[in-house]
This record gives sequence, structure tokens and C-alpha cells, in this order.
Amino acid sequence: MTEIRTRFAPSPTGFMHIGNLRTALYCYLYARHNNGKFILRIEDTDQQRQVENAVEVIYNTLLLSGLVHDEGPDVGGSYGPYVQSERKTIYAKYAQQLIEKGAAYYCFCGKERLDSLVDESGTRKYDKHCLHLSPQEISDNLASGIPYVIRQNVPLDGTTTFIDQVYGEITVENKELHDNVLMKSDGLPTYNFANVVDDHLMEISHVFRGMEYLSSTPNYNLLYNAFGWEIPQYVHLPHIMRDKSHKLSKRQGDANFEDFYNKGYLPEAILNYVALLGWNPKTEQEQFSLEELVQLFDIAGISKSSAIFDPVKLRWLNGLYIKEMDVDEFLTRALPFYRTVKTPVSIALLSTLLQSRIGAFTDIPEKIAFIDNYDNYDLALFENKDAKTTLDMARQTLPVVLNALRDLQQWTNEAIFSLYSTLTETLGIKKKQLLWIVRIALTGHASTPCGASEMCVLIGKKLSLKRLEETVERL
RNA sequence: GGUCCGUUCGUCUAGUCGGCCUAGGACACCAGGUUUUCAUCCUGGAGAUCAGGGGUUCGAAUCCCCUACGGACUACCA
Repeated sequence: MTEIRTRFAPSPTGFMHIGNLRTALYCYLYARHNNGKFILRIEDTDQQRQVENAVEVIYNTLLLSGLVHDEGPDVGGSYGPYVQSERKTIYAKYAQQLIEKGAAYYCFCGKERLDSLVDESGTRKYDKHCLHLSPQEISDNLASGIPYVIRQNVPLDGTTTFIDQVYGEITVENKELHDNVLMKSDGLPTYNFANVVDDHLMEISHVFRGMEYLSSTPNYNLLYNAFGWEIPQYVHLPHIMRDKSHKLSKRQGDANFEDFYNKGYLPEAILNYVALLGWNPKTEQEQFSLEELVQLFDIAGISKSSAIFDPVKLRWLNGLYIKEMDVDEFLTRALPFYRTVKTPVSIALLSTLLQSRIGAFTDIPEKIAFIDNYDNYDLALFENKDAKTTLDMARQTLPVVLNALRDLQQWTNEAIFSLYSTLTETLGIKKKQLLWIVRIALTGHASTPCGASEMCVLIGKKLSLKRLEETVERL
């Protein structure tokens, strides 16, 4: 059995959006699942659309997400070069072969003539005008330096059939196909040509790509056949949508890997979520490590219909991963987001409090803003229907609590909490009531990611007492 | 316009060769419980007549046909 070889072939035109990432993931999973090779190839044949640093973005994304490639521009391999712009002479050679076989031809038509071919529906189909040029005309044109392209010569009759691993058997009439440009006038190939040559030369066994290529696949097969090459297995993937009728686009900004990463999403969570968008693992499990995904991945589980990207579910999954992180790791990731806090607090405690309460690390500044934001809070907060607390109750309770806390030697959560417990008895109120009142006095907020004793530990004895004094004063 | 592809809860989906589907799970939502408010966690609820219409069949979300809607392609972009 021949080796499984998959390739991720992005063009360096900007960010790595979620759809791209999923294609890379599936390529990776399929290759690893079958002990095959995962190859990275850079498709940079369109010089106009090149974006500075886009290749670095690709490397970085693959690196961060753990999708390690076996061959590629940076790691080498025996099928190189892995950058299309460096394979120029290869394409030229094969294009020549195609011309000799009659499967392609020179075309000297200019823009004006091409535009004149547009029909009433706005479609422009090339009329094979240059196919009928005499050898003499062709060599004259070539000699006089008239710009040219090389076009595929698609048969006028017959049909082309292929089997896609996701969509099944697809048949198209050849007369519906266009004589695509294979080599551009700048000497570089189009995707329509380069992908065929490269996939063959790199011995790619399974071609994973977006389903936008489904309708041009017959063109590619005609090319494979003209060369006498074996056609690879096709795995066309449904699109990931922003909403019911819009594809996720690079322009949208927030749908790319780097942004999510920078917002504090974990690569494992992003990968996990993306894997499940359009693929079903045949279990009801929702959380998977990359290794588990490798184990389970199966083309049969890929769905045919497009999926809408749901940031809410990604967030939930990310929260799950965050809760499972070990404390030190959490602390490291969270630290940069603590900078906004001016009040000195216990970072370790803050982290344990936060870990179960955030869906992404960028939630932190907002979640901890209450620490600094204390002055002149609304005293009406002491009135709570649920706990049945009143302002009066606060007036009587807080001075007692304040005194008791002043005398407390051990400033730990346990000590403080048990102090509260004893005080409820001496004051004759419910624990829930005391805790509510004290927490309000310490935080000035109805809802905080910590309780009345945790807050004391968090901001320390000095500040705790100061805040309580302030509140007693105001009451 | 033409060609190709798709259509199950708001969203991601299960549903292999028609019967166990009075359509299952997850997110989101709602309610209750635990908890030091919040969050976590636990329990429960609501939510799809399977796009619509015709067939085939004893029986269809599952097979066939038509219609509608959505998407892709129709570039010297990939």
C-alpha cells in the first residue's frame, strides 16, 4: 500500500482563518492517523496578493497549534522546493509537455478580445480562438514577443466523472468546462495548474481542500489524464460560515487563529472546536486532545453541509480547558492581564478565584475591575431581598465585624471565615446575611468573583480594615 | 443565466444499508438544588411534524421525483 501523504497548501495572503486552520487540521489528523506524512506547501503564484509576513503567520499558527509538518519550506524534504514561486521552471516544463500532447495551447488574446466574449448573462467563456492558430503564426507571435498565456484544451464532448470522499460521485459534461489559463503571462502557473503538477510530483495521496474547488476538479482530472498521472483521492470540505449566507472571511477580522490566541484562547480549545465543525467523531464526547483526534479521525465523519462558526460554544470549550489547567500554568497565562489592577492583591488567590469564572483570558480585566473600583458605591446594595438584609442591619453588624477583624491574628481564609461564623451567633443573624453585608462593604459590588472572607485575603488586612472603616463612616 | 453542491432544535450535530425516532447529545436559553454573592457543579424543562410537495412501501428524517431556499464556481485569485 502506498504511503498516505497530505498537504496543507495555503497562499500567503494574510491571516490564517478558521476554515484554513480546519483544513490544516484534517490534513494533519488524516496523515497521522494513517502513519503518513503531512506536508506544507506555500502557494504564492499570485504576486499581487502577497502579504508581508504572511508566511511567518502560517508557520506560527502551525507551531502554536501543534500541527507539526514533516516536509515544508522550513524543514525541507525530498520533494522540494515547497514554495511554488521557486518551482517556476518545473511548471514551464510540464506546460510544454501538455502543449505537445495537444492538451494545452498558446493563447495570445488580449483583454479587449476576451471581454468581447462576454455573453448576455455576464459569463465569459473562451472560444478556443488561439487553438486554431497555425504553427507558423504561433512561432511568429512568440518571436515578436507578444504576451501569451497557456490554456488548457478541454474536450468539447464527453463527460468527466470523479469520486469525492465526502460528496460522492460527481459527473460534469466537458462542454460546461472552461479552457482555463494554466500559465500566466508572467510565466507563473495558476492554481489550476500548479496544484496538479505539485500534488503529483509530491506524491500527495489525499487532497483536502475547500469545496469551492469541487466544480473545477474535473478540469484537474483532465490534466492528470493528459499526463497519464494517477488521480489523488479528493476530500472536499464544506465551508465554515459567519452566518447562514456568508462565508467566514479574512476581512471579518475576528475569525482567525491569531486573534483568538491573542484574546486568550488556548490552541487546544480552538483546535478542538474547529475539529468538530463539520466532522463528527461518532461519540457524544465533546472534549478531545489532539492525540485523541488523531486516533478517531475518519473521513466518513465529515459532513456535506456548511457550518456556522459559533464563538459562544468555542468560549465554553475554552473555559473547560482553562478550568483544567494546572494552577501555575494558569498563572503564567493570566499574569499579563493582571496589570490593570492598581490595588496590591494576592495573585495566587486571584488566580484560583478566576480560573473557574472565565471563558478566555481577556475576560480578566473586566472581571477584576471591581477591586480598584470601590469609592462611593451605592449603599442601597446592603438591602437584599433574598438574604433579607437591611441598611440598619449593616449599621449594627459592620462595627462589630470591624473590631473582631482588627483583633484577628491569623489572616487566612479559614480563620476569617470561622470568625464570621462565630459572629453570626453573637449578632443573632444568619450567616448568609452577614456574608452579604461584609462582602458589600469590602467590594462595593453586588456580584464579585469572591466571597466575604476571600476578599479579605485578596486585598490584605490593612486595606480590608480601611474599607470597612470607610463604610462604617458612611453609614 | 448556466453548472455543481447542500437543506434534522437558534447553533454544532446523532440518525450507516427504511421499522428500536413518541428524532438522541452538546452550546445557548429557562427553572430548581448545592455554594460565601457570582461562577463552577448537579437535576430538570422548553426547543426540530426532519425545507415544502408528491410518490415507492405494511412502514421514510432515512429510497425516487419535483419545487423552494442557501452556497460555490463561472478570473492571467486561490
